[in-house]
Amino acid sequence: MHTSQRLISPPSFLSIVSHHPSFLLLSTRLFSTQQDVYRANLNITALSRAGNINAARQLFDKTSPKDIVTWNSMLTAYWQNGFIEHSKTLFHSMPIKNIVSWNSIITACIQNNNLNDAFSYFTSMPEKNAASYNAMMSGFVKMGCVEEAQKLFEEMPRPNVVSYTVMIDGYAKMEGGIRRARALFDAMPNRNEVSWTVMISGLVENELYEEAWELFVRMPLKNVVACTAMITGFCKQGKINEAWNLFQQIPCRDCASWNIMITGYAQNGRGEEALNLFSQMVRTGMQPDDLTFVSIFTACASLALLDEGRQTNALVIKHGFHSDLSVSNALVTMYSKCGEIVNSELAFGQISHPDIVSWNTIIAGFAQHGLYDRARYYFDHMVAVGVTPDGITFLNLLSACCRAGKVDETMNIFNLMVHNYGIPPRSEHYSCIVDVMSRAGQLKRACKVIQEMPFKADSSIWGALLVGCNIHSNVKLGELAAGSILNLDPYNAGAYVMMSNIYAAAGKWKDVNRVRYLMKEQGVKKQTAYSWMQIENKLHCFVGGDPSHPNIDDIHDALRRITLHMKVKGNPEEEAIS
DNA sequence: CGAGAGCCAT
Repeated sequence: MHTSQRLISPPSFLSIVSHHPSFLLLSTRLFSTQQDVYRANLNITALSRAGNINAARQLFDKTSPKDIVTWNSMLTAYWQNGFIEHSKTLFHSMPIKNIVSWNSIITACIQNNNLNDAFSYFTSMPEKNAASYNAMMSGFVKMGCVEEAQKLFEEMPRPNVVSYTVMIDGYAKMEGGIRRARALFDAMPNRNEVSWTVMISGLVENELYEEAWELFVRMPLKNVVACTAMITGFCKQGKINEAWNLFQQIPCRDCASWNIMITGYAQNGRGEEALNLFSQMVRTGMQPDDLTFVSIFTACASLALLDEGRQTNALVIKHGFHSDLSVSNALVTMYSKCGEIVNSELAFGQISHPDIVSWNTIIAGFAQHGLYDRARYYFDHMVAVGVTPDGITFLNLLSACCRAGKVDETMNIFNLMVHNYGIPPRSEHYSCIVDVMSRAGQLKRACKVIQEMPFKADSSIWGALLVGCNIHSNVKLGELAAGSILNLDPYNAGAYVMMSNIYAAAGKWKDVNRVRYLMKEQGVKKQTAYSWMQIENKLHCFVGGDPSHPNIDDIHDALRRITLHMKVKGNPEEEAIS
C-alpha cells in the first residue's frame, strides 16, 4: 500500500540532513541553488575583469545548471578580453538568448570596429530595447556616421538620457556640429553627470572655452571627469594657473587628473613643475600609469632634461611599463630631443613591435639631427616590413631631405607620397618643397608651387620663401613673401626682421628704417629684444656708412637702448623692449 | 548580464 510503503521506507537523506545543524553548509556544497549560480555569475565577471579569461571559462564550465546570466557573463567576458570570435561562437551556441545577449554581441562587434556585423545583429534581433539602440548609435558615432545614428535616434520609441548623450557626443565631434550638440543638450528632458561631462568636453574640444566654463559652473555635481576636461581646456589655452587652481579643488583626484596637470606644465614649458608634480603624485600614493610616463618624457623632451629623462627611464622599468608602446615611443622622442640620437635609436631597437608612431618618431629624430641618409634607411626599412607610411612619415622624411638641400630627391619623395600612396599633401608638405627650392635659389620654381597649390599658402609657406629670398637677396619676391605673411599675421616679428635683412643686404637703408617703424606702429606684441636688435644692428651699420640719414636721432636712440639692454640683461632674447 | 564621459607618443 501506498501509505505503508511510505512508512516502512527508510528516512530519506534529505530528511536527515535538513535537521542537522550543518544543513546549510552541506546544501551549498552538494546542490546548486539560486545563490550559487548568482555567485558564479559574479565571479565569472570578476575573473574576466581581472584579465583571467581561462579561469572565467573554467568556472563557466563548472557552473551547472547555467542560467541566462551565466551565458551572458561569459559572452561579455570573451569580447572584453579581446576574444571576439569566441564571443560569436558562444552566442550562436547559446540555448536561450535574451535582449542582453543580443546587446552584448552588438557591443562586441562595435568594440572590434565591425559596424556591419553589429548592424546585421541589430536588424535581426527579435525585439529591441533602448540599450540596443544606444549601443548601435554609439557604434555609428564612433565610426563618424552621425547621420546614421540620428536616424536611429529619431525612429527609436523612447530615447533615454543615454541616447541623448550619445547624440550630443556625436554632434560635438562632428565638423561644425557643436551648436546642434548644445541645442540637443538644452532640449533634453533630464541630464545626468555624463551628459554634462560630454557637453563640457565637446565645448573644450571645440575651443569654446568660455562657454565650457559657463556650463561647468552650472553643473550641479562637478565630478573628477568634468574637472579633467575643463583643466584640459585651460592647458590648451596656456592658462596653467587656472588649471592648477581647479586641479587643487578636485576632491578625489585620480590618475587622469594628475596626468593632465603634469602634461599641462610640460607643454607650457614648465618641465620642472611637471616633474615636481610627478613626485608629489607618487608621494600621495597614486600609482602612475602609462600616460603618466608619456607626460614625464614629454616634459623632459621639451626642456632637454636628459638626466631626469634617464631617471624616468629607470622608473619606467621599475613600474613595468618598459614594454608599453606609447611609453617606449615617448622615450625615443625624449632621447632624440635631448640630442641623444644614439640612445634614441637604441630605445627604438628595443621595441618589439614598432607601430607607425614609433617609425615616425625615429625618422623625425634623424630629420632633426640633419641625418637624411639614416632617416631614409628607416623609411625603407619600415616599408620593407610592411608598415604603411602616413602623412607624418612623409613630412618627417621631406624635412630631413629638405635640410640636406636635395631638391630633386625632395620632389621624388613628394611625388611618391601623392602618386604611390595617395596621401593628399598638406600645407606642411608644401612648406618643405618651397623651403628646399628657395634655399637652392630656385625662387621662381618655388613661387610656381605656391601658385599651383590647391589651397591658399599660409605664413609658414611664405616664410620658407622669405628665407630663400634672404639667402639669395631677392628684394621683390621678399617683399611679396613678407607682405603675404604680414597680411595673415601682422605681429609676425620674424617677417619684419627677415625683410629688414634683405633690404640691408641690398643697401636699402631707408627701407630698413621703414620696416622698423612699421613694426613699431603695428605694436608687435612678440617684438623680442632680439628682433629689434637685429633690425637696429643693420641701422648701426648704416650709421657708420652714411651719416646723412634723416632719422639719425632715432638710430642713436636705438643704439643707446641696445647698448643699455645688453649691459643690463645677459640674454637680450629673454626680455621684450618696453 | 546590456548603452554614454576626462588624460596619450610621431
